[in-house]
Amino acid sequence: MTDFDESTPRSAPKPGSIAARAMAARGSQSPDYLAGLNPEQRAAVETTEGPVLVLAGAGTGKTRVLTTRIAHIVSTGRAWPSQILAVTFTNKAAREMKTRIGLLLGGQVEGMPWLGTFHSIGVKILRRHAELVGLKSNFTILDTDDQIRLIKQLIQAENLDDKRWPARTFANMLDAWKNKGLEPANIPEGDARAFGNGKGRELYKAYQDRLKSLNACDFGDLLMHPIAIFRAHPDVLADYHRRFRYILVDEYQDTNVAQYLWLRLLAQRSALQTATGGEGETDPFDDTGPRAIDDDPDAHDGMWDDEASPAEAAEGSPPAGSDDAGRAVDRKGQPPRINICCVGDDDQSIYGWRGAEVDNILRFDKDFPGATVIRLERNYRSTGHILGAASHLIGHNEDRLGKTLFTDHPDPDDPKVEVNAGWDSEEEARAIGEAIEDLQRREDHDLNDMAILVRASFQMRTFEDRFVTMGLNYRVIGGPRFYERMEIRDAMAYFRCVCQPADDLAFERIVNTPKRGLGDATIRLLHDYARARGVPLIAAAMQMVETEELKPKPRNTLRRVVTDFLRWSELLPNTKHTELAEQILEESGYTEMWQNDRSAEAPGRLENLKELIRSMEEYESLPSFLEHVALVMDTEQNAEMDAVSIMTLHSAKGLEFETVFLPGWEEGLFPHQRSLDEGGRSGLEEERRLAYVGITRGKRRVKIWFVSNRRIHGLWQSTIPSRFLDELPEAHVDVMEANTSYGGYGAGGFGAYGSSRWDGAAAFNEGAYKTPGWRRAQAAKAGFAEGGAGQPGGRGGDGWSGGRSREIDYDAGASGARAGRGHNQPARQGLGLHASARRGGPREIEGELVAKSVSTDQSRFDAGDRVFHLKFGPGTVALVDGNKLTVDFDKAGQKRVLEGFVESA
DNA sequence: ACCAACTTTATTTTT
DNA sequence: TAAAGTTGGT
Repeated sequence: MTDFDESTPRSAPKPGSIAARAMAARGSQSPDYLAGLNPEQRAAVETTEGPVLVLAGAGTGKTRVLTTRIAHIVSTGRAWPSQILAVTFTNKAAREMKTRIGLLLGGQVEGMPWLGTFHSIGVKILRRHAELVGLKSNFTILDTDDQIRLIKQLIQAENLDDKRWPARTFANMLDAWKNKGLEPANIPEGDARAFGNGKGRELYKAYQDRLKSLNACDFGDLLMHPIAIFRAHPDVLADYHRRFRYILVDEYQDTNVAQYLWLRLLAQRSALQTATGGEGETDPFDDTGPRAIDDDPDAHDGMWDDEASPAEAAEGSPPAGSDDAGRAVDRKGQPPRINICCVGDDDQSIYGWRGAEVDNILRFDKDFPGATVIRLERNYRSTGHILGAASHLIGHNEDRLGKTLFTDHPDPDDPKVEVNAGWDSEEEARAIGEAIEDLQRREDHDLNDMAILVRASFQMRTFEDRFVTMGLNYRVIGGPRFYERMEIRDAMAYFRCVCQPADDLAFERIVNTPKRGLGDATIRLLHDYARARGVPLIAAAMQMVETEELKPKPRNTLRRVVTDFLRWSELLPNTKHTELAEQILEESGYTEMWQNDRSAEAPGRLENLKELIRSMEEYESLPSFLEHVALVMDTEQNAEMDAVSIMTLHSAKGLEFETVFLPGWEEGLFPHQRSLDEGGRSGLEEERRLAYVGITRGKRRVKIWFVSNRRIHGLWQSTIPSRFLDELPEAHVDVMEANTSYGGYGAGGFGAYGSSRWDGAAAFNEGAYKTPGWRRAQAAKAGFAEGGAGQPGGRGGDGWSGGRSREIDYDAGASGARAGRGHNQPARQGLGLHASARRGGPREIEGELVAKSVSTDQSRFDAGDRVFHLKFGPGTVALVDGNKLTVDFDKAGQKRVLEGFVESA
């Protein structure tokens, strides 16, 4: 592929300039930025008019199409950058688009003001029209923490038991409703009744009222409020209609109903035909609000200063070359066509559980009649084998539009997708660790180009443990984020109180942090006082300390707090914000609190606070910093050191790596049992898409693993291979045979069973004791006495620093030679290993150390019996509890196991 | 108001 | 198992 940077002229023609127009009119000679696009990509870029759906498979140049399209629109004079609405889901995606457009347009055009996440654009709109939904333009945005505390108060206010009705649960329900665009009046009756003794709807209303009185909104409201405004105020909506000549949406398959409604309103409802997708009487598409959104551009003008497109604004006459295809911008009075371009991939829709509606993308052409649908199937990322495997797998899904990825460069020498079997998760981690070192040593493979993608984050731990003992650099991506840390939130709460004296939630958070002796009782009184007078807590506190209503001790403490805040507020306008922030943390005693804390995390927290102040440098004021943080809960992280990435499949979407390891392909884990239970067939399909996303992250090598034993919730479960393995095409897959002995028993294994360890275990499950696998397992018994089931080194290294990832850095080359390197060879078998008869739920085979109660249920074993266990070998029964045995194993120590998994010996 | 013992509950995550 | 949340005692 040609690089943009090289093919793009140093300085793009100024939009609207003669040069730009000339360029647009050039016709046959295409501008440089189009060079290097394949025909489909080019069509996606050049079809600027009318609704367009670009189905962009993994690795087909989706972002390139989006950015080039914007550059095209701008440099052909179709619109100013400020007339283009471009929405993404994540800040990261928005950032990337901004930089890439900057490169394309040669930096001559100011950054696009309407390129951002749904939420950040939502805030922008809402700040403009806040009063239309009863807010002030300086409203605050609650984070989940505040939200939950607020809900808890409401639940208590309703005299409900806040244990029976957890605030968190209600927060989730709220989120789901708002994702669907449902206001209190529209929520399904069943939902309303399901919470708080049928008070669901009342609570929702009370919650919204409370937000309004706090001049606050939650994330969902950033979409809900604009929708409400657009519906109730056609004049406002019409302004946006005139402004946004082109709309672009990234990752359209991830849009939820609210986002869909929001987009549909902006893209002009009146031109849309049908509204499908809602279920039942609470159809979100058919509720309140003015339906007719007929544009009436003459009713109001002057809101935007640049309503004409560059071409129109260009001096002189109407744009030259009126034959110039599809100039969308009509004269005033005629509603423009819908120039909406949605880019997405139905096969990568993995956020259904979060409210995403794959349906949005599946029915695009019904929503936007006459839509042009363009498929991008030419993949520039992966080998033919990887694409073949991924395509075949995803072919098992029914709900899809259907695409098949292909590559122009199939190479017979490319490695096939590998499937490996392991005994348990520790062996899996060990073998993957060895494979990584192998690649590093033999192929000079950068660790940065390798990733381990897991289904659930608990799987990460085994890898961390293993890599720590190996001294292998790794990086965990995801997990707790910087701005979600307690100390950061506390500090932010202080800042919020200073900038927003009405921010009660922030105030409540820190009145007694550090501990000042202002307990529940005092706060309750303060609350009542504030409520009675209808003033914010800080204001109430100010008044209250002048009265006799509080006992002298808390009164004086509270007075101190209040005067502190007053002082800081006065300093706000004239003090450098970073200095003020430091001063606040210092004078409030917050820093001191952590300095006096003797716990292990305290130094890290202080470090994080420093980092917080440091990151404030980039902003010009405290308020602007707060605004940023509310929406961008993300910090950039250093990619400097060479390290293997460990992350979930979800967070891997959009990334690519030379080599990808996919462990844990077992029924119950992947596909996850819960998806199956709760989502049925569509749940399974989403899991399959997740598998597809995983495989398509790999550029050259994809190595899949499954194990026969995994510890879940502290219990060992016997597992069977994922059905997805059966769905891989033999032609593109190698089934590997583990041939390792791991340098002896001490390393944790107890000898090699060969390729069929897992099928031995599976056979065991089904009671089919006569299979070859079982016989091998029996044979292994004999050799067991010599072996041991010791554990490899323990967990160490907790010195990871802030940010949204933790990293462990070892000196390069610290990992010396180890005994027993693993060698994998293709097995003789094909993929027919996983007979469907072996499928079934995972079974519990072993448990915790000590039984809690002894029941009198009969068991075929008694204390003192000698038994044999497939994983732990021979042992003596110490305790019988129903069907659970506590066994002292000769080599593995005392374990609790289900009796079905031991044999009399 | 604070800490220790007990119980509960364990996907996926952005804004 | 292990982390988080809750209860009950000081």
